[in-house]
Amino acid sequence: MPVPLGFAEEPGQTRGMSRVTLQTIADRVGVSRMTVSNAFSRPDQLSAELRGRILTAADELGYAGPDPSARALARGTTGAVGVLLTDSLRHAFTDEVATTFLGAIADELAPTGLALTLLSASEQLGMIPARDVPMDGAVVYSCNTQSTAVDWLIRRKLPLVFVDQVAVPGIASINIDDRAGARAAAHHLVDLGHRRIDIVTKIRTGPPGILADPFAAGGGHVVEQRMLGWHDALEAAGVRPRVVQEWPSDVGLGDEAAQLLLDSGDRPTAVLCFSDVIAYGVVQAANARGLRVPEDLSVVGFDDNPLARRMRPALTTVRQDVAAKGRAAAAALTAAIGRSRTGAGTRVRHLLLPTELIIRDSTTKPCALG
Amino acid sequence: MPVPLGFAEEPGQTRGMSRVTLQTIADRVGVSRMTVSNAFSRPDQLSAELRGRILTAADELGYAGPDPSARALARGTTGAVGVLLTDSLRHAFTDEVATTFLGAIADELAPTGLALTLLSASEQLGMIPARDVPMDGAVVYSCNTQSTAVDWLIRRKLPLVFVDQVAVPGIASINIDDRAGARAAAHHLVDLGHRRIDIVTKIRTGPPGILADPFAAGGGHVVEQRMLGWHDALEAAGVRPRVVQEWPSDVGLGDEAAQLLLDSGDRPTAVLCFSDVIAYGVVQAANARGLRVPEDLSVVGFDDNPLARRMRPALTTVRQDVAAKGRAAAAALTAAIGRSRTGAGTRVRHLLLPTELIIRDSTTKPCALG
DNA sequence: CTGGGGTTCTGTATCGGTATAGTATTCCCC
DNA sequence: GGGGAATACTATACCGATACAGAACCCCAG
Repeated sequence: MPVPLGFAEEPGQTRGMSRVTLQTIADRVGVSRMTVSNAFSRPDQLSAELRGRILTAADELGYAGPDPSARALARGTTGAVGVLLTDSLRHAFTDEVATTFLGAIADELAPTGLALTLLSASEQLGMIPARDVPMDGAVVYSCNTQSTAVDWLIRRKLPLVFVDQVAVPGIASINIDDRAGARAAAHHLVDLGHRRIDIVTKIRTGPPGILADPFAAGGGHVVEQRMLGWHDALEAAGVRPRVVQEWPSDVGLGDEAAQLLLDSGDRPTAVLCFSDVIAYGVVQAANARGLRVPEDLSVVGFDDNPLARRMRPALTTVRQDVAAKGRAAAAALTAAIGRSRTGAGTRVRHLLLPTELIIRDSTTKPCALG
Repeated sequence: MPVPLGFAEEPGQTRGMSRVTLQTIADRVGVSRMTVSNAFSRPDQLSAELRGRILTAADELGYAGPDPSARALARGTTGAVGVLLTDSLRHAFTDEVATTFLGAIADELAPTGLALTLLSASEQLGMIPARDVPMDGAVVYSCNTQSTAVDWLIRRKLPLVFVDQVAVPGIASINIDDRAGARAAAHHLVDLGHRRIDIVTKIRTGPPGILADPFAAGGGHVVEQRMLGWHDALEAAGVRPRVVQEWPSDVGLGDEAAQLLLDSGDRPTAVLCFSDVIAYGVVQAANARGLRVPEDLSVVGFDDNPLARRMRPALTTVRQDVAAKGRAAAAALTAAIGRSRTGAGTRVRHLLLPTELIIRDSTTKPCALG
């Protein structure tokens, strides 16, 4: 039944300017407050006739149903789950990998009726969403572990799922095989004959530029794993890559990074990139310098972002099933929530999804061997 | 200060298996519960020394800060705002217009520290997010007005902003000039000399196919306004379009719609589309039939989706500034929330953002006149 | 010595529900 | 006709905080 708009009455003016609550209705109908509560939340607990009268009275009074906050306090559930994102929420909507992931979560969550709350890990005005927003559980997505936001979630003892995060006992986690994927990518270049191979990774600390210690922690679990994977294959081939760090940006590669990478004397014949977005930037920068990809420079991405297929040349990359990751995360979260409600139950799982090298048109033999 | 992970203690086992609350800390430190509350929420209300002791004790007890649900009930604010979306939340992440809009909202909301809750208008398991999820206000985005979800929001007397919705007194609204935009699009085709022009609109009711009464309500405000705009220009030119309704889908045009539109005897020379996504489908369907765009068929979209620029031929379309719409919506929402907190204040605003015809390569003179 | 004005902390009354145990009443069946 | 179980509703006790009006204390001017 469509609810009447009710602009006739001034807001909150119904009798003595106090709000309509269960008690208001109870008084009106002449029953206890509890019975009114049941009329809304447990229809089987009272006669249909009385329930009808109560609902009618509630309607007349402009009651909008049990107050969600009060109900949340009394019941201990809110009907919403969070997704904690590293920095700006904007990223959640602009990055195609993120949208795929979140879309899959949304899909998987749809039948549960849970709402999805996007939480920024950054603090504003003394408000820390991870600490202050009511929710029944959360997915931690690609957050620097150093973020205190994650710690707040843990302290709250919320059911959690870590995604792209180092696995922690007691907390479900979903990861992809970053290391194997990176290894395959590097191996591919080595197999093609490349020996001058550089790496462009996501920025971790300090300005864009060459990284003194590629293995220093701080870039997050994914950065570290991919770094390990690349080195696995490169070291075996005796290749010592330079590692340049750069912001992923959809306009291209930063000047500093591009110069360091492409304008130096010993320009690489191939570049391994942390993401397809970064790879896109590298290709742009190369083209801007008159270098052809892949003839003059082979480029490998990571993720198999839709962008990788759209690019010209189509990007060789490491595919991860982001949608599957999202679905798994949502499933793990609902499982964790169920677990926390019913006491113990199934054990928490740590999932590792496979990765796969997709060879397209951005890689070929190095020039000298052509 | 980074919070210690605290896996050492079993969850909830700290003393008698009861949860740590303000009272627990108060007892431990030997102060009143209120003072502990102040230590967290109003630091200026107690001495720094005592506050330090309280915070330390809280830390030792593994307290995660005031319970958000309880605080929400007592304070009347939750720290999250909702966005009500028509059907599947998935749409929020797959449609580029939606992601642009939501990204802009997220950006504008960032400095306020509010979290963003995505709400599906559909009901699942007796849970209606619009009615049951705690929030401080909401943006209603492209929802069928017939949706009861909107009515729940209204009943809750939440601060609201309607986007792409018929304006209602007392509720802020953000719209674009759909009618003028559609009129310009149709005018463009008429100017080029087209007289056989059809329309493909979003589905409203019933199966895909030709719409008996294009002006019947039910497709939502935007559909109606654009329909009016197209007819403004077409009628003036004596053109009687057929109106085909179709699902926006990124794989192409549905078979039925495509057949009706392109395989009939009196095939149109131009098509006006409700969205760029639908226009994309029309172009695909035309190409599949060996028709060239724009030589054999001119196609006009709506929105200036990024897709429009990517398409070949680049799509002639009506541009709307989706990001501006998002920013305006967020600003209007925070204003509305402020208004509801401080009693009355500034008046609610009804914004109408301009639209602009962008002529690209998908439209030209009709063949016969070539 | 008195009293106004700050701090600092406390007591009490909500905030608006839900859970659980309990009381009538009715129904049913042997 | 009496015991046992439904059915329909109520009483009480939380859920975990915050608001607001004091109360105790200290400092300093008059």
